[in-house]
Amino acid sequence: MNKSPPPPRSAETRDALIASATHEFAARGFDSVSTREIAARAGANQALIGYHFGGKEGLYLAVFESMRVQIQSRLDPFIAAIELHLAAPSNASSIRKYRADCLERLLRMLDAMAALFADEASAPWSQLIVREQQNPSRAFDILYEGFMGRVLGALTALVRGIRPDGLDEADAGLLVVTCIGQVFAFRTARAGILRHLGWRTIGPDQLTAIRRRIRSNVTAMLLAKDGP
Amino acid sequence: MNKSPPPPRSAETRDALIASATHEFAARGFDSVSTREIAARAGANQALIGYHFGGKEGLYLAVFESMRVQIQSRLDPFIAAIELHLAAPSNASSIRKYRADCLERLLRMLDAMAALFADEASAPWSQLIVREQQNPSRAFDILYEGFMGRVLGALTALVRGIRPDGLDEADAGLLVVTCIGQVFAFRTARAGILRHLGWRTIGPDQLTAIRRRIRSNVTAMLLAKDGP
DNA sequence: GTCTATAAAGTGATAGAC
DNA sequence: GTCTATCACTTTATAGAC
Repeated sequence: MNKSPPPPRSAETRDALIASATHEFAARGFDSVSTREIAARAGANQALIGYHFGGKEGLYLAVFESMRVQIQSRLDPFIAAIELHLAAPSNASSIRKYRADCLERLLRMLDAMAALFADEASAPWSQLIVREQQNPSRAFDILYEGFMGRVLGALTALVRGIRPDGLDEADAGLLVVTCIGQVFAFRTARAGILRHLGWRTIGPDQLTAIRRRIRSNVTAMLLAKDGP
Repeated sequence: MNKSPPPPRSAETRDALIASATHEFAARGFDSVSTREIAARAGANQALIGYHFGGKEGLYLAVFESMRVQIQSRLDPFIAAIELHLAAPSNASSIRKYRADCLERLLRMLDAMAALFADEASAPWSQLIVREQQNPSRAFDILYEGFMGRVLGALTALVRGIRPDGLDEADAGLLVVTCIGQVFAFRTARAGILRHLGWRTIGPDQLTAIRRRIRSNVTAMLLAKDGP
């Protein structure tokens, strides 16, 4: 005789709960979602949230931890390349070439961010990032220490590489956040932007237009000689 | 003999409930706040929310309606001046002067927005605007039709005035939202930005630095001749 | 208009059977 | 591991006294 039939799988349940919670928390926020809804969407039992994650809050943190792992693995090669490039500027044949190179790396990173924040397809992650910035909890630390800080640091270093004139650390940081802000807006102000532009959604065509505009903006911002 | 002492005032209670709800909804979101908390902070009774607004949702809409009235009254003179200026470009002594004038008006508007979104003092309104863009409800229509649409329209017209070269309506719209996005970020990505810049808060000094940076950026973006 | 009291439905957590 | 059942609590809305 064989043992009793109840299906004893653990990892699958955990993953299903995290996937379900990612979607729900992103779309509606922590308090607006009940553990019953999350369990139902995952095809699991409500009591399993307690068993696997210790409770609703534990599940919330698990969602961010899972997200951090995935984003970090995609981002690490990019950041490592930038850090390497900055560490060895001697590779460039000339200063002029080096600066153009820094700029192109910055633009590529913003292209990638546009895919994350503007594109409808990757909504959950960007929504979670936005929500967590509005009401930072322990989950925000996971994001910042996981990848956000390193990205900001790398981009700031690139900006200083592009603008060797007197651009202090603080202003370089501001330049970076205003660059990213342009991309970020397509997530945080999406409703207003779609309405203003008469778009129904942000699909491939719209994403291309956004990227062209941001490339143009950022290039102008960085190559401008500002001053009084 | 006089009548019974219970204080029969209505407008004060209404206003106190709206003020309390504005603060709470902005800080924590619709679902995370209970009607009891709102009433307590207003020094009113929980049942009065039903009496005055028909329920929690009615109070939420009343918050946005109150906000629309206040923002609109502050904004209307600015927008009217812009529309007038655009309608009568003959005032300008030269095309060059006219364009510089448009740019300055745009920059002033962004300055005002920086005060709204960056400055900690005016947090509730900007928080409500952000939250409502994440999950648009009927309240978003109040905002968009109340002032957001007109502001975006006026700024887009200004941008086209600054750039008489072939800049189509769609790209002018994108230019505007990327300008505003730079300001908006200081609310929507505040947690990450403060951490990156090593700021504790956004006070007068920080606001000045932000405005200088954005003026510089936007000027470069708009005066650049882009394109291959 | 404002109050108290409460109804009706929901919440997260958990004990205990299997 | 997964389930059912339930506890203890909170939620919004509302009936009815004043």
